[in-house]
Amino acid sequence: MLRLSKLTDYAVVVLVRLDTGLEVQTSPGIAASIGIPEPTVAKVLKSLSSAGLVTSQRGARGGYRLARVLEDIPVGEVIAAMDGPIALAACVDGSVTECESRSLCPVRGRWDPVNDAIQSALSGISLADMREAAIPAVFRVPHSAVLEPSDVSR
Amino acid sequence: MLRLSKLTDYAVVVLVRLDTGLEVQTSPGIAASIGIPEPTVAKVLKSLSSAGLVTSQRGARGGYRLARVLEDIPVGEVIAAMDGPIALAACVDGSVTECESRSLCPVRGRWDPVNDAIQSALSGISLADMREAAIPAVFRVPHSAVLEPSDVSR
DNA sequence: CCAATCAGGACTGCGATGGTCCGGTTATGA
DNA sequence: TCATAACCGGACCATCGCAGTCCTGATTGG
Repeated sequence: MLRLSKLTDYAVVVLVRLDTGLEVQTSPGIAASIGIPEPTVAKVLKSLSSAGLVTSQRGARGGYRLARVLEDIPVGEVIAAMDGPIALAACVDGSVTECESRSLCPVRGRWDPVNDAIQSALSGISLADMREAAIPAVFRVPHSAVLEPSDVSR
Repeated sequence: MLRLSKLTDYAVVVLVRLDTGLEVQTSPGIAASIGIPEPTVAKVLKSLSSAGLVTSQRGARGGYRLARVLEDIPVGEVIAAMDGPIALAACVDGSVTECESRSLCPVRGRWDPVNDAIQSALSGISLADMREAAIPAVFRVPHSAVLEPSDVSR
């Protein structure tokens, strides 16, 4: 079903969450505000950082900040940052070389047009678009709130 | 990396292979001609059959036949037949109900525009398009050939 | 100097996937 | 009528990647 990794899903949440007026936000703080365990959020942020989607500030009072505004971040780039380059492929087994029996693998290159189509589709949707698509406004809180032990209404 | 299941890849190969003038082709025959183990090919064909992409004829001299011409089979349909409905999703964990803490999951519905975009991208590419994209003509043999124990040139 | 924070790994458990096999059913043809 | 060829629909198991956690540095501010 074209599974999307959970981490990628988190990444979108984190990035949208980072889109506030605040200067920097710490990994634990973000984790608390969106209700995802801190180590996991940290992992996501590290990936996003090395992909250049967020900038980091080390040391005390450090944290993360969006490298660009959400409008300029296509969702494809987030997926690429988390799941590696976007490519529907099967031949990509273990060997970096090529399919063991290349002559028997008449698939090589066959998925290219499909990949291109998906690539361009994903380039046309920004995180800002995804932010709008969220359901209620429960999420668009400025900073605190959320993270109630009691289940919020519905 | 948006992994595509290997079975889906095989499915495309099998379907393209099925596009000959022959009436029906048997599962063992197809397996031999494309160099994929027979049980696996059988599995693929079963899925394709129940998805309505191929029709089957039981009994001796039975086999499989394309339900439509390749031009009328969008690749998205093949993926759906093998991997289930196309949907980038993460919330789809175990529970069929909904995310355990729906209030804390501000992602629900967020990926919808992305899914739609991918869906339409995949609808626009037919298997006939993918057949053209294959590399050499090694594959476009009429029936026999291929399946040499010795490695074919390169 | 100490505390807070990011960086970059290693490590582990679970689940999905790839692949195989088996008993049953249907149809052909001798 | 019977043997055979083929599909049907499961169950079954090993492997691999992913989610999630943790630990040890490096860096910065107070």
